[in-house]
Amino acid sequence: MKKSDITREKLLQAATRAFCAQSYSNVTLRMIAKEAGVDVALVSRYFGGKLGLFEAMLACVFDWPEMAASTDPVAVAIAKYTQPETEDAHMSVIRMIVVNGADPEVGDLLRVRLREMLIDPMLERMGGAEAAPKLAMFIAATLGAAMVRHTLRLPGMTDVSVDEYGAQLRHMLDAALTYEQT
Amino acid sequence: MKKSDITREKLLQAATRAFCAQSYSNVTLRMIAKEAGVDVALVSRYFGGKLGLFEAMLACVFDWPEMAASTDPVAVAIAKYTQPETEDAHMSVIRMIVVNGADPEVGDLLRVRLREMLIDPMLERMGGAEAAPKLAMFIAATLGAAMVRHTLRLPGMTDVSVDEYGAQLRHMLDAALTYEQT
DNA sequence: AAATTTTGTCAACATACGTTGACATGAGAC
DNA sequence: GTCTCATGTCAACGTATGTTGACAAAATTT
Repeated sequence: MKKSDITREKLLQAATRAFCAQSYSNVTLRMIAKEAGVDVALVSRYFGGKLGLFEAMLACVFDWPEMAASTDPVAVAIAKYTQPETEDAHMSVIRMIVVNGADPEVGDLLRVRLREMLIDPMLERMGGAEAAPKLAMFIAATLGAAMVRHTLRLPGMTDVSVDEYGAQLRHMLDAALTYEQT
Repeated sequence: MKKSDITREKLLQAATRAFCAQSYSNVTLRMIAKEAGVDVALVSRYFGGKLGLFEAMLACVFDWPEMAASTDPVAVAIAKYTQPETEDAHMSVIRMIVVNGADPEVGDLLRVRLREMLIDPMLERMGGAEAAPKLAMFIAATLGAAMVRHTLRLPGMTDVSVDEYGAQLRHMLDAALTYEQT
């Protein structure tokens, strides 16, 4: 492994942490570089600029083979999202999607990559006419719960154990998956 | 009505539109002033600065007496959120909450005001030990659905009529309200 | 050992932001 | 009409951002 690849990796990991916590516009390259212990100018050298770093981070985060390849991707998601040990990691990705999806500078890019790398493969595997609304509602529940628990921090969902939160989430997800279009 | 009140009002409305579309950090005072047809400097004069304008906008948006005073506020919310004519207005508020709740500069302020003006009064009216988790899940569903439909724009929830979207939302909300803590 | 490529450092740039203060313009009171 | 206060306009400020290019240091090759 070349030395430049190490710096690239350090930058990518710092960028992932940063973009999962705050939106693209709120994150500065100097913040990322500082946390990575690397000079700011190297971002432009190795990733071609801020946008390139963001895109590299997207490709890294959305690369989730076990999800895209599963015949029942929703079950995989349920397993991951309601597992105490992996909660934080997956929820921070959710946060990243929500926060940056609303950012005018990278929103479109995020939507395109999200569909290409996760949504469309999942829909293909699930099959059936009801797949799209079910998956949409599934994601809505996952997303909303994550926002309420981690960002809004409302009573009843924040001041609760991970297990209880998992039960709440499951309840919503079951409802999403039993939906029948009228 | 004094002339300065008119300018104040124009600024407040432009700010509401802006902060409902993008986060605090992404919105610039020059954007708001331009849309209001007013000089930038007047923001600092009349609201004491950007943060003051944001706070005034919060107080305006969260002032929702019929919601806070109802004995069954959730029913009020369901009625509002699934009503085609009022969908956009209410959903833009949802968007504002999500987007700015994740902003490090105004997130805490937003959380405090949200609880003071909406959540806590609703919980008091609802009563019962199960009120908090039920309301939290209710909001999670509302929030998640709005994000998926308007921000992420996923197939199955975006390419669908307002009525069908209302049906999906209702289905999730019913699930949220029937939750029984273990 | 010398030459060459890779990798890192530093200073500067153009730009955009929020904020401030001085000044001009308007309307209402005496 | 004149004075006074409210209202609006404008230019400038300090600061922070992303990006660039020149240069130094280190590693690799010849």
